Amino acid sequence: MSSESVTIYDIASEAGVSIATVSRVLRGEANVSEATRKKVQDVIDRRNYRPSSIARGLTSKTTHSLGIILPKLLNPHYAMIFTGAQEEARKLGYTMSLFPWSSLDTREYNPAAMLAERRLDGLIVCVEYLPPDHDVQVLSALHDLRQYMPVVLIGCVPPSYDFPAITNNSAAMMQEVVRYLTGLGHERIAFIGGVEEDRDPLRRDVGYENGLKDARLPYTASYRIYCKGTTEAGSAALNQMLDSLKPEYWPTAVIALNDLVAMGCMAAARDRGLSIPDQLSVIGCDNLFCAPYLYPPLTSINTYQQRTGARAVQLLISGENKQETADWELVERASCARLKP
Amino acid sequence: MSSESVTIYDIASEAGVSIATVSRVLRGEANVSEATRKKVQDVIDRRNYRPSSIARGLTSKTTHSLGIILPKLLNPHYAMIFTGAQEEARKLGYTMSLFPWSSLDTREYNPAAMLAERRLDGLIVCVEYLPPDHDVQVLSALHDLRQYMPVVLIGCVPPSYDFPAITNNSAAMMQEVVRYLTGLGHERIAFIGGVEEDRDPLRRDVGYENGLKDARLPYTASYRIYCKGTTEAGSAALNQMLDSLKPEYWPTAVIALNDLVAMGCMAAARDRGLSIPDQLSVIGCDNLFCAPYLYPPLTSINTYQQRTGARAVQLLISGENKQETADWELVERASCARLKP
DNA sequence: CTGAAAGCGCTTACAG
DNA sequence: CTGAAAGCGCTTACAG
Repeated sequence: MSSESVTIYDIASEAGVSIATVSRVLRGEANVSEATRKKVQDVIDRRNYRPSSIARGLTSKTTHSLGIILPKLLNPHYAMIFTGAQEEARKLGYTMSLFPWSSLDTREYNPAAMLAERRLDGLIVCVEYLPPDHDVQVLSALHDLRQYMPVVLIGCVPPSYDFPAITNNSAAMMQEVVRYLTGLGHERIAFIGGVEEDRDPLRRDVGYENGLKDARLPYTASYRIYCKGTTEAGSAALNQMLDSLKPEYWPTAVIALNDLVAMGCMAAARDRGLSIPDQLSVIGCDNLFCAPYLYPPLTSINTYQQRTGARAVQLLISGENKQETADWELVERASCARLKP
Repeated sequence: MSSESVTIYDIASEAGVSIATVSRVLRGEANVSEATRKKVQDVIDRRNYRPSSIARGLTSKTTHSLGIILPKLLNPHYAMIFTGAQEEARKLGYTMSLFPWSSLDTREYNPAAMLAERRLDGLIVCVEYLPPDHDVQVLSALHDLRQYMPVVLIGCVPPSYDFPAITNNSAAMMQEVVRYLTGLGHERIAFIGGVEEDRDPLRRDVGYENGLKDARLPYTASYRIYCKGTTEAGSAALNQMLDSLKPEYWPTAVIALNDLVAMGCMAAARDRGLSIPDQLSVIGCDNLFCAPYLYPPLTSINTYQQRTGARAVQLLISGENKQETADWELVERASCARLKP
């Protein structure tokens, strides 16, 4: 157990040198004679001595540790981002700590204080759309944090945010998805999930409406339901939509905010005896590991999350203040089909 | 950006007091007059000052940060453990950092040095079965680490390990699963996944064989395939097994190491036109979020991962040196059915 | 109630 | 090549 740790003084006295010399062999500096280096290294090995990164950090003003804030790790989407970031950080000699979203939540406890105190070398924040009041508080917490460490954002970041970021151009993505479905002959296309709020130009709602316009289809409010990004919410939302419409007006295709919502929609449809994709096409987003194993395999959008995470780390380390757009690709599987006449 | 940070000296001089006094109001000590407290707090607020946890850690010998090592976060099983641990840590005033399994891998780079240097207040390690040579190295790395911080293990920990731990009694779990399947009339029961190695009494293989014995069924080597815990490995393993046997000897039920392997088996079965559960029952383990949404919904075992993660944090903080057993529960869904005569 | 001073375990010029 | 000393930003007795 962590008894009184051995310090650089112990090593120095045991080796009969000064602590400066121990420090030098520790950091592999050249200007140490081979004889003393060996003498010191032997003591280090024998005592299994590890210098305290705490003390080192005090002097060197750098901790070699990065942080990342995710809304929720239980959605594998975020686990992918984290994994990509962590692997890149490791390559560059940094460790990566994960903090819960509540670290930014000014509504409870003190906002980003704990984070600021940690003096990380940088922080990545995955942002989601939030209700406007909460959004304002988060933005302010981010600005405070920035006084202490560089911050890079990932996600649906409006260009107006003055942060380096990896942005999803959700509008373009969405427009393409609608084009894909209209190309399959669908005209009653629903969109389920997300937050109903003020509209920045990257938002999916904008892309959804533009996609409909491209195909000269009407925007039907009944086909747009907002809900949380969970399977349960997806099920409930689709049920609610179908209950509220005569069957001849039911959508023939539904776009889900993410794969979780899509899974919920598929389950709800199956429970009602609707066959997918024959009677209802479903498309998700995030291309979770389980998408190919659902029934039918779920068409989704690969957003290259691991690459995004890695890129965010690079931006953090390099200090470039730029906003990049993440790549994405529609992955066709069996859950979407041409509309039967 | 992290310009020259404001320090306790800045606050002290600006407020016209000593740094000791600033320190006192920072930590909310009682023996400060209301007047000076307010004076100091005003300066703190105005400068948005956050004391450095690095400097604080040097003095107080505690960092209030815990670590956890997971084999891979992309399996939601581990995301659940992490989430449970993180939430509990937060409640107790600690942060939780995630380190990759490679931190313990003596075969690359220096073993646990980076971890030891961090002077965490404690470390949780999720262990899996490993090839014996690797296992020995990991165990030695854990012992070295222990010199610097308390360690708690989660997973398949043999009682011979002298570590506090939350243990899975996999043997008992497995025996029960076999009982469940024989109760449904199955006699040709396959077990797919895991590492073929020396056998400690908690291992699933032991439970598998005991379960067969209980039902007076023969152990059939052809029904036991070892493979990694991934969907791809699960598919390949089942295909390999079926290819090697005449159809009349095919298993009627397969136990998968975890839900990922089970998903792979289900996909392989479907690709061969085998219907689940009519021609093949499948049971997984871990009860991943997607299990109810597969087709058919996957019978699995809930191992209460979040609770396990939280409990590990409690053991770490309390310093109790005990090994507890994690709860588990078989969750029946549609992927297992009574054998048709 | 408040301050001067020592100390936490390192690194980094500065001498020699 | 090596050591004495100052300093990193805090906390904690110890005086007063």
